Amino acid sequence: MPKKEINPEEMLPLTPAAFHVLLALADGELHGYAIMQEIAEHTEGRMQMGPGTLYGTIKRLLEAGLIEESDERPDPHLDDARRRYYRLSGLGQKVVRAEAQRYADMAAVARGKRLIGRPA
Amino acid sequence: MPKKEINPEEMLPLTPAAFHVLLALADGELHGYAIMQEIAEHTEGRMQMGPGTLYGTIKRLLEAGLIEESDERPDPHLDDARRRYYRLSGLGQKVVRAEAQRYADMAAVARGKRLIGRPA
DNA sequence: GCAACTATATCAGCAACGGATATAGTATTA
DNA sequence: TAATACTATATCCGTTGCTGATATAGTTGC
Repeated sequence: MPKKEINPEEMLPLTPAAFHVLLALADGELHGYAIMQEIAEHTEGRMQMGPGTLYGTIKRLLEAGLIEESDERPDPHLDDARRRYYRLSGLGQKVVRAEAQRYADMAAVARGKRLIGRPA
Repeated sequence: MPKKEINPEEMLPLTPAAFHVLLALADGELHGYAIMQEIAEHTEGRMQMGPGTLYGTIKRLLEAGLIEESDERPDPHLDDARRRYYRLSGLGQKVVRAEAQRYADMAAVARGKRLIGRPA
């Protein structure tokens, strides 16, 4: 049979925490702590994710097959050995795209109802 | 003192269920069952909210002061007496705007990461 | 009169968030 | 080199909230 036939749309909506983690991993693999920082950055400090939420969310995303742990290490002598790196799986890619589109669609509905203005 | 000083942004993020309900009420008051239908409509059937989620969410939104029950009835002899109508409170207006903006901001971040295309 | 739909309400089980706590390695700087 | 702040991961538990099932009953259409 050709690939697994999981429909990404059936996994939506994601929890905000899960979406932020996947979004943080969209440009490449990161370790847990860096994910926290990336989230604080792309939300301009408005979302501060604590370790409880972060590592719980990572665990659930691994179980759901949306992310994978990576074995590759960038320059071992430059890197902190405690770090564990994660990347999006193929399914994770599709799901984060679908969820991002859902966000855009909801924003469009809100625009139709004159709650917010045109995007920059 | 001048008004209550609750910062709407501190109430974010809303749960998807709560956001959908507030969004449904954005163009005017509706009763519970009509909220369900409006949600199914503005998500093109992708989100089907059952009664458990709906009435639980309404209860929490009332307690949080984001919506209010309305006493006004449109034409009593045309209306179903069982219906209970709800509308956004002043705070609810601000919160739904802020959350809609957060959705738009997240969509913009996703666009920056090339996950989705330009809005229609 | 019957069926399908409208309408609200509650309950129990489960998933997830969030804060606290723990542990310890790494980097900075005095 | 000692102290301090930061980096990094992990787990626990209380609270919240979603979800599906169940209940009840009025309304509409055939």
